[in-house]
Amino acid sequence: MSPAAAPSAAPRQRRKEARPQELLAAALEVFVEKGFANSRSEEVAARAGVSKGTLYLYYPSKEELLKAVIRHYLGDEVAAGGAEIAQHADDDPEVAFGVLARWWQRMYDSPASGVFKLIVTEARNFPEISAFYVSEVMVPGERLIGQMIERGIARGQLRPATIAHVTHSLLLPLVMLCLHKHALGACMHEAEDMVDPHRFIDDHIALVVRSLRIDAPLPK
Amino acid sequence: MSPAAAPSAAPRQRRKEARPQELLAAALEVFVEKGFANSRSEEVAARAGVSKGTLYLYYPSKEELLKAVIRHYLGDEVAAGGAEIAQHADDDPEVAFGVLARWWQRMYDSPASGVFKLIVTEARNFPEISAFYVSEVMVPGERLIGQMIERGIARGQLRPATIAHVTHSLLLPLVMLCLHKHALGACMHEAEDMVDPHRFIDDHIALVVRSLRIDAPLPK
Amino acid sequence: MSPAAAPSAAPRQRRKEARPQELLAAALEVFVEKGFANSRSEEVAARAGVSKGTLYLYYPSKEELLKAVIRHYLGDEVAAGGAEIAQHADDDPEVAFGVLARWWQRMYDSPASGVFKLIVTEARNFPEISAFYVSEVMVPGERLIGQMIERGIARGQLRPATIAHVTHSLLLPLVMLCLHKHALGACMHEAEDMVDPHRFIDDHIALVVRSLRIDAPLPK
Amino acid sequence: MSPAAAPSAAPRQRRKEARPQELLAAALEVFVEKGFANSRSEEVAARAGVSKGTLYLYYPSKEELLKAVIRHYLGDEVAAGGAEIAQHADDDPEVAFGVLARWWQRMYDSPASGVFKLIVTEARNFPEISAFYVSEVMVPGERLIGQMIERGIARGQLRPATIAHVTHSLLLPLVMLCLHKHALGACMHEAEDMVDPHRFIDDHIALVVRSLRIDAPLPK
DNA sequence: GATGAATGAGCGTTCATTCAT
DNA sequence: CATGAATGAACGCTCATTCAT
Repeated sequence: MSPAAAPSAAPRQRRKEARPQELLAAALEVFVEKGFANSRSEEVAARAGVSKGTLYLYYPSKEELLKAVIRHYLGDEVAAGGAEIAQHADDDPEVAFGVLARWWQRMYDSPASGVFKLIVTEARNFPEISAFYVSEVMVPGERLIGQMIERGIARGQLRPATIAHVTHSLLLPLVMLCLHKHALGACMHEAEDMVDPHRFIDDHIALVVRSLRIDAPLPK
Repeated sequence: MSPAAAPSAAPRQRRKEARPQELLAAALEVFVEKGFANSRSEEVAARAGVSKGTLYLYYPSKEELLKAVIRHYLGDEVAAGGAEIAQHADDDPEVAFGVLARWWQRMYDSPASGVFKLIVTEARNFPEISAFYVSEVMVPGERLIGQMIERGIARGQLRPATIAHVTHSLLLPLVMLCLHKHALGACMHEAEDMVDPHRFIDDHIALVVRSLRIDAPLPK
Repeated sequence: MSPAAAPSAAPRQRRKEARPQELLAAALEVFVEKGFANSRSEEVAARAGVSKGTLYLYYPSKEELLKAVIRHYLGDEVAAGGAEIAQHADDDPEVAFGVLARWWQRMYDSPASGVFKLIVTEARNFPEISAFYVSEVMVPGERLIGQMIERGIARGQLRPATIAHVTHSLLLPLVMLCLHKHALGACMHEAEDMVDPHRFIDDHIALVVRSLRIDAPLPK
Repeated sequence: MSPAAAPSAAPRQRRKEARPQELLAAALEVFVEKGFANSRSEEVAARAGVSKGTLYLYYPSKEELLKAVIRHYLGDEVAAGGAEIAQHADDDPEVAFGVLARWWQRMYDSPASGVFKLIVTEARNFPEISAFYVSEVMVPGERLIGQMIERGIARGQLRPATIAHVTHSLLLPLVMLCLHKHALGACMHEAEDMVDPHRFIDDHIALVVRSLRIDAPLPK
């Protein structure tokens, strides 16, 4: 029945409740695509299927909308994911890193991957956002990975190493992959990019783990 | 009178020749700091010590200025550096990767490191910039590293691996480090960031190489 | 409160529909007064009683506004008038030229008379405008007059003559009168200008007709 | 020897003396072509073969340059021509009007014909120019023609008529022809314009005279 | 609530004018 | 005298935000 957009199937009441989420999704999309300063709030509203005025009924300004987008996509989705990984932190590294890989693969596939671009772009313009990201996402995230590695070292499965460095070696490419998806990746021809993201995530984590494994190398 | 504020010390001609470079440096600074769309051309001019109008004597529009910034800092500086690395591509991996590390350390220290942020931020808005970066920087750069690794494999010094993946594992954190410097890094207190960039560059490259070394692991 | 300054008397919808016409009228006024290049779009808006931004809600640029002004005041008003004259083209020259005279008298009195100044001023800057004027106004207008004269000749009421020249002798002063109204006429004291426009229009047309009448010359 | 522009053949001294005239000629050209407000003083300078700065050595501002252009091309050239016509004012109308026709033909061919466009365009913006034109050109010019006609009437060669109207019928098309040359005429294809200017000038004056001739009309 | 017409501060760009060389 | 680099006021246009309907 509904011609194109399924949402019209939902009664008005449901739509009204879903509005904030729809607005956040539309805002994420536009902000990531064009950059925050270059995004017109009218386009955000249009993509959410409402008028400009309605946007301001839910968020008092473009800047507050940005903050809400970031809080939503980092606070809820990432935190939830972090908890999942934390559950497996005590498992065998093989298993724990597998969980980690699958989490990043889902993150890469999700529109939420765009928030990293927003963080990189807007961190200096909105200190509040930086502070939120650092304290709520970066520090806990790095601590989580750091603990996984420390535990592996403690168990004698991994060789000693500078935790912070290894953590960065592990995570930075995964973040960068998400950035790439929404930056150059979005304007390259399909065939130009030689790397399959999911396989790269697996391979990269394996590469880092391999370089850390105590029993790994076992020379010729 | 005051020695510092004596522009008359620099004769007109001398200033005129230096202007383009000064403007590019100022533009890089402002664009990286605020984002391109959020930068006022007057601020670029002011940081270069000239008036708004003067900027337009050298670059016909803000957009052309951006392209010139990117061409200059990627085309000239990076290309020159790439040549240096290429010279050592045939040396022992240990040496070659050492040259690579030192090149990235210089890049990180230089303001040119900011171009990576511009690329990530503006790629989708300026396809011309993406095309330039991909064909002039990304592809040659990845090919260079790829060849270094392939040569190591051919010599039996490195184990076989998916070149593109390893290349990304090696390079993405270095790029990300540059992004970080101009994004979150610029709004964190000194002590908050646990990682020394130069040491991380060395460690990270070593980590990747170690995971590739045939004889690498060498137990505790 | 004050009856004059009660814009709320006009409901939004009503205003919106009237806006384009109001803006065109204001634009004609300002463009004719100051010249297009010398007109500030803010002044056009102000004379229409709206703000700068509102102008751009209806016309995408100052140049498009100019084109719309010319299309409106020539396309609509002139074309309509042309049809009226055409109806009388077959009547006795006396009658037909009388209709013509009254049409030019109304044109002179109307603000639309200013478009001739715009055409003269802007023809070279906007070829599109020239083309429109030539094909939609000048050529049909001259043809109309030309046919009136040819018919008079065919009937033996007027002596043979170079149609194009006579047409110009007839029309150019009428156009020039409109130019004068908005040029020098607008900055001369009332009494300085000795000529009453309506009477001149009658007299001029009579003068041209008299020189054409077959029964007029009668050689010495 | 001189590749394109003959003036370089003239020694510097001569050029220096000729400068003001060259600047006025260049200014007339550009102002007539683009309109005063739309003309860049740099282009005027360039067409005169000098730099922007030099222009300001001779005329203190763009506005003063405009006034000088108008004073020069109306004051000198027109006044001189007026005197010539005045000499023949007492001759037979046939002769006097012949002199008038040849004067307008020369005016039409000369770049000076462009001043009429400047007058029409800028009269309202520069009252000083209007006043000059009215008192130095328009009034004397109309008086001259008026006297020619009055004399013809007094001699019984021309029938009585409203002098001011006849004068306008005679002159306005000639002025309009000059305007046309620099407005629509400049952007029409050769063949589009059916009228040969010189022949039209002759024909138009003849048409007006014919309608005035005492032996002409002789009603039924 | 929802709309979208209206506002006006803000910024990119131009160009008349100045002045060190 | 002549130059052309530099200036900065001015103006076209955009878009976040408001508010009458």
